[in-house]
Amino acid sequence: MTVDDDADLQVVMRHYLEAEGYQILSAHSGAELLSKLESTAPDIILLDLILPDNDGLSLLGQIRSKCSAAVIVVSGKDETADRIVGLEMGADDYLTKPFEMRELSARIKAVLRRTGGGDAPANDKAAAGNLAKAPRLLFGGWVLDRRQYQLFDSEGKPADLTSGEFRLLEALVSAPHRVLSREQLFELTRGGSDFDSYDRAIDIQIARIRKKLQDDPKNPELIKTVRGVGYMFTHDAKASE
Amino acid sequence: MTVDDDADLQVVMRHYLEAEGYQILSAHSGAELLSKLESTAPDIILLDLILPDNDGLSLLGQIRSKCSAAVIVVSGKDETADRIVGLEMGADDYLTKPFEMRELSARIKAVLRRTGGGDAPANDKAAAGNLAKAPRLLFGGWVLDRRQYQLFDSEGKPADLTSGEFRLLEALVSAPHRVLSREQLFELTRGGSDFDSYDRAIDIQIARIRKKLQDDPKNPELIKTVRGVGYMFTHDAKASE
DNA sequence: ATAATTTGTTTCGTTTTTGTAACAAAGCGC
DNA sequence: GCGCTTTGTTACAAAAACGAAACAAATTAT
Repeated sequence: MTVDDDADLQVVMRHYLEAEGYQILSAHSGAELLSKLESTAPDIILLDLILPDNDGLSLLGQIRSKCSAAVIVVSGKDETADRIVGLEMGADDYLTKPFEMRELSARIKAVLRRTGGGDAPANDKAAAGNLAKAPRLLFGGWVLDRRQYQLFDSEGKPADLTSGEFRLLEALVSAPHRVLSREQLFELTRGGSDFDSYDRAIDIQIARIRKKLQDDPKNPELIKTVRGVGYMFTHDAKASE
Repeated sequence: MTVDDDADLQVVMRHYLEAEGYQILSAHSGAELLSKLESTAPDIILLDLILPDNDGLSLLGQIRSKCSAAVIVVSGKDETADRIVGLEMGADDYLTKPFEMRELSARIKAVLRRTGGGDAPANDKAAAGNLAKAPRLLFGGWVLDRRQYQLFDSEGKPADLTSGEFRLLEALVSAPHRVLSREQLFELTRGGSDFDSYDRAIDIQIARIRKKLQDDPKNPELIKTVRGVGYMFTHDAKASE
């Protein structure tokens, strides 16, 4: 996917890369790019940092939260500082205009070689990214609302979670189908490193959450105990506004 | 590993990168580099194309045949043609002297990010590296899911492995076609060093896993006993998301 | 300062996992 | 084929882990 407001360059790049066998999608603005990322998962993105509607670097961050495509920044600015910041922000390579098509091609190949391009990332990863940030998470008839720091049932009635309980449930729901150890849960919800492996505090909080959600530990619909390891949220969760 | 005949640059790079936490090996010629690759497996090689005894580009080919370390070419020549050829010959990135250490650092990080740097030495180990980290391992109709800490059959039904059984099977599947002694398996799954060579615990766990997977020790499809040594996972395994 | 709420600790019971011991079966060497 | 060693199986015991409840301590609200 090429993202550049210079239409001539886009045409040239498209022709050259298509002749090499690549399948090209184009976008002319950051908004168009982000919109296309909702429905497609490119292996690699060629990104111009100077776009009409977006600061390219913050766009880089947004791309990163939506997909794990490799990113080659294509820029008219040849300052070392820009190159460094771009790479530090997550770009996989940096190419300065004007450049030869053959160099672009070689860099694309080098990057894809290393990412095993074609492993279009993951709905999984993208989904996880969304879950980590969305204002609301929906699951099994419940709405976990980060803004209100509370969980609501299907009729909007609050489950009356304490802040500690909310944080613990949030951590689990944000990583559905993934076992989290008690230590991980401790650090996710409280930070610091005072976890003692004989500590039962997480277990107690889990029990309290289960009681409020009417989830039976023996036939769990939401929170499953993985004996000797920790707990896992078993239900699918959806991000929502 | 840094490969450069410029001793001053090597010292500067070493200090800078060591301060960032990297472990550095140095070589001052192609021959020295190739010799060191016989006994060590770096994650990344910083290679000057102008060496006293070797045409850097053909050296690149030799490196490629010996290990799968990422390679950043560091060169005093700033001609596009050289950059292109270097990348086409297999380099992962190309940096022109003089450069800022911060840019070098950013590029190293970008390359390692892509390669998952850390244990990518020999071809064999590269494959093992993938198996060691992938969220899912596929074999013989089974899916071993590290996130869920469980094994599932082709219909998605869990094999109900205990966490101990899961860890033991994970250790075996991560190193297919390799015999692991009981002591190795003990250490891989439990850590510590309380292994007693008369201990039968691993044998019992293997038996329990076999039973759940319906693998007959006399005609094993998955786990083979190597008498007097240990056990080996006999089936190919594939990494998956 | 007092009351209410939240969180942690402790104890006990239950369940699950793992280990032990004994015997059987398989493999290997002579 | 025999004897010895190693591994597999099974039943039971021991250990570990987790859920529930009660009480205590800490924190927050009035």
